[in-house]
Amino acid sequence: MSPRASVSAAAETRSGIVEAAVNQASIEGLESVTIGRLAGQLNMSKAGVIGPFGTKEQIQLAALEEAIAMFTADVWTPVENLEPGMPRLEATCESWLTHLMGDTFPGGCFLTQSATEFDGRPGPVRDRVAEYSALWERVLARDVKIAVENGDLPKGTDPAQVAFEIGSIAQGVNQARQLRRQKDARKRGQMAMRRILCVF
Amino acid sequence: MSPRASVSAAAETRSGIVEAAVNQASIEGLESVTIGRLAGQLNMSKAGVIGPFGTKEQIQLAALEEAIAMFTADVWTPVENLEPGMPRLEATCESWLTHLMGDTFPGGCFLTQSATEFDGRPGPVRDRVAEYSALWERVLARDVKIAVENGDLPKGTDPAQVAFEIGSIAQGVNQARQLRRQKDARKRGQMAMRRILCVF
DNA sequence: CCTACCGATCGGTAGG
DNA sequence: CCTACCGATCGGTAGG
Repeated sequence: MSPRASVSAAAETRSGIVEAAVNQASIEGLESVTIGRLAGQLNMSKAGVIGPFGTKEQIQLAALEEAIAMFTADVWTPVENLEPGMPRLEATCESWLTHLMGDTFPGGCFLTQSATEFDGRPGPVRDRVAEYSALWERVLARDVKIAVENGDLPKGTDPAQVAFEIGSIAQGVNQARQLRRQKDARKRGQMAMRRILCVF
Repeated sequence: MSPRASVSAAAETRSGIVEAAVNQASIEGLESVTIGRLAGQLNMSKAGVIGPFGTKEQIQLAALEEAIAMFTADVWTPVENLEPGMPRLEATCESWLTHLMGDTFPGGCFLTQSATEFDGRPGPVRDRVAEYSALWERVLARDVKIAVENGDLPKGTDPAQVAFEIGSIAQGVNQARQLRRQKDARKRGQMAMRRILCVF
């Protein structure tokens, strides 16, 4: 094999491990990902699984980054070129609800899961989850601010407050769907988000 | 020792184990509770820890029941004799926020933690979490219904929708406090709940 | 409630 | 990427 082929083969191996880790973590949590089970699932040795990463924590971090990329692709990418402000904000809520009701992650919202799992476990995984949570809230707040400036939301509206409320509703939708298996989870979320955005 | 004394001693042993399990689970999750760590923490043998319960799952269920009792004592008991409808509903929101900002559970809301941890793990723990989540939402919805009947909330308001929104905000407050360490978590939640309850 | 023990699995390493 | 292995820990049991 040429060096080029072996580099790309290594990248494929790595991404296969990450994909399997994302799926395991989505259902049982990032802490429940084990090297042995990944190896069994991928028909590899444990040494082959841990090799490209070094430690289990690095596998967790790689899975988290992949999950963030998948969330971004589902929720943000489809709307990023829409008109900033209320139009893009409403579209973001819709794509977020679609993401939450879809099957990107078999076990439900990866970030919500990781947030509760790691909020009491100091370390780089926790830090990264908190960072992305803050980043995503800023993305929402930015469009809220523009919507206020355009007069689409009442003067004096606090963008961070609205972003907080929308994010909370997303967590509620996730719980309604994943824990309670409520068929009206999307509608509940949609009504709540519309009320927050004064769309009636 | 008389039989009576030994019965009460057994009950004390059991409740000590449950208390330690609640604390471990609050920080790291119910799945991360291990018999060996409980034994070490309580200066007991593993056999002594598992004995009163039989299996780890029974310890998890006992810890969950205790956590539910603690939640109820914090949030519901102080308000249950208030006037049904809007007065009790507002007081419930306040006691809930106080609970979320307090130190009853060192790792944050036990129910939210257990919900994300077990929503993808079939079994009695998951079932009990879902049951209590549904029960608590009905408790909220009951006062919403009365508030609507009394004219304290707009005609046509869907009690289940309002209960869903309040519960979602509670999840948001928990994440803001536990993951993001936001100092304004309580105020964010309070503003959101007041808006949901049309209190302005 | 204890000691002593079971097989299984954990994260990870040595050496190739 | 593999085999073979390390010490630690897992849930749980036998026997007292």
